[in-house]
Amino acid sequence: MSEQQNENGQELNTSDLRAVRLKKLGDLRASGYDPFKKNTEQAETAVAARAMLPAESHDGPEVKVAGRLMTIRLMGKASFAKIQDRSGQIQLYFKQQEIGEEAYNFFKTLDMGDIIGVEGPLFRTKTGEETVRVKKFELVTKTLRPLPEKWHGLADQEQIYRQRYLDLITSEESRKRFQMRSKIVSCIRRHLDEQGFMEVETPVLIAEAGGAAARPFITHFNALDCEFYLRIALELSLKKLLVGGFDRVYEIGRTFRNEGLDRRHNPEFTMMEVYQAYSDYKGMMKLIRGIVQRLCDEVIGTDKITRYDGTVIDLSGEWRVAKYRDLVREATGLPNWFELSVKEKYDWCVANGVEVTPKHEDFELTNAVYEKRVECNLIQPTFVTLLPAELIPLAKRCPDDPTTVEVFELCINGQEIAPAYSEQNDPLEQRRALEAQAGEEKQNIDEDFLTALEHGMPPAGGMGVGIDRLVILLTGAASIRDVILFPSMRPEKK
RNA sequence: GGGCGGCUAGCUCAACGGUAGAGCAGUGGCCUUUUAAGCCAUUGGUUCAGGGUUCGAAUCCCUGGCCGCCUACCA
Repeated sequence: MSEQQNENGQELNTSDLRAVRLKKLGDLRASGYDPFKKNTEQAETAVAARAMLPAESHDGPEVKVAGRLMTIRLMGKASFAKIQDRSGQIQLYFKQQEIGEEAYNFFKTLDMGDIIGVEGPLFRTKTGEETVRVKKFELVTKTLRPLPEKWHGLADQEQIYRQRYLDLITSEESRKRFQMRSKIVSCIRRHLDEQGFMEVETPVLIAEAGGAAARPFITHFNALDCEFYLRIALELSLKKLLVGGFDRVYEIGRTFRNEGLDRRHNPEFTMMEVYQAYSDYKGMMKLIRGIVQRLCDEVIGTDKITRYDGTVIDLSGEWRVAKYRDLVREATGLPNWFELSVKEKYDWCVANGVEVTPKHEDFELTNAVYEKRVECNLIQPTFVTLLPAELIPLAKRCPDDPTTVEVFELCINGQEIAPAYSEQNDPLEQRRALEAQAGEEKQNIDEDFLTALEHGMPPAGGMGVGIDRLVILLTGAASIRDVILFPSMRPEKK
């Protein structure tokens, strides 16, 4: 018999998995059992319960566990099953003789994915696995849709992102990666809090999107009837707090840039910015190395990270410090790079496949070489220092070479992980730099920020850390989409 | 934005111009320590959508949609 009758007397198509489950749900309710009203006790997690059975013992104490049914192996009058909770999985043994015929028949109607609670004593099977000998169980949530195929799991990238919950249920690797992300962020908070930093929250919706060069998302503020922007950086607000006397502040928050999306970029991403008064970019070097190495120690368990492609990144010890200009000279093989004319630099770029346009200014040509030939090759941790002043208007100039600024960009894994500056606190110099950068684009200068600087901002080191990229690095993930639970996607069309 | 690839059963995938299939899941049986349990039987399809070529299209062509990879801008 392949067809049954449902409660309306209509034929039930047994290949319509949802219809079959709806029928089971209807039958349950008809018998007075509402599986969505039930709750159950989870006295211990699956993994904790397994640990309660001593290594050499055959029998152990009673446990109460709850979770989602992940495998069912029915063998006549006895069955094995596994449930999964936030900690992992534990095996269950259902035996008709022990729970009675009625309960056993009920167990046989359960579907993969159903959420149940069970209790009973632990024992060890003949293959050595910790198992609950179920004495009582209850269905607490009936599922109407099936899980993805149990062996291959979800393979469709789109479904992994759109229905992340299915990915989390079926992929331990994915589950672990997001648990890791959470631990990374809380460890960073702990580290900064212990050093007297104060976590703050500054506006996401702002009238001027400053602090970085990027296209913002635009929105409309109805009550004020004007255009607002989603922030592209945290910098300006946080520096105002330095002026206000909170001289060790940080924020971990979402930032939005209306740009493309690829393996390294999601339009909304999590940025941490830290500002420490009476410090400078060298202080930030110590701070970031301390954070990363503590993460290795407390969260990752190793300071040798194996990337998705097998490359090993060594985060231990002191990190290489290299001057921007030396790296460019090295990458071009031209010790006299900076003595070349604009035309000669341009020609070299064209000849060597670095994409540039004739509009590029001198420093932009050099920076194109840096971005295409240097940054992506810095796999091992490297502080790149002394960048050209034109690139970074918000940093202080180096006293012994005013064409450069007191900054570093920490590059690891071929990506910029954290830029840091000795923050510019001369309001007059700051205005000049911002106006120079704005140039003909007539970008709005943030006057509020300049006013704040005129009230006096203490000398400070500041740093931005791309949390997503840091998580990519530490978890060895291949893409930013693998460390963001719900990455930006085009809406599905109906 | 540009280039390449993908879209077939609930899931993972075959079939590449000639009757749309397998494994898992489901359904009905057998099975009291299994490990992707096993065995027997069985259900399940607008082959992404729309046009076209053809006696005949999942397959070839065109248009569109979505996704992935590479590439460009930003971190």
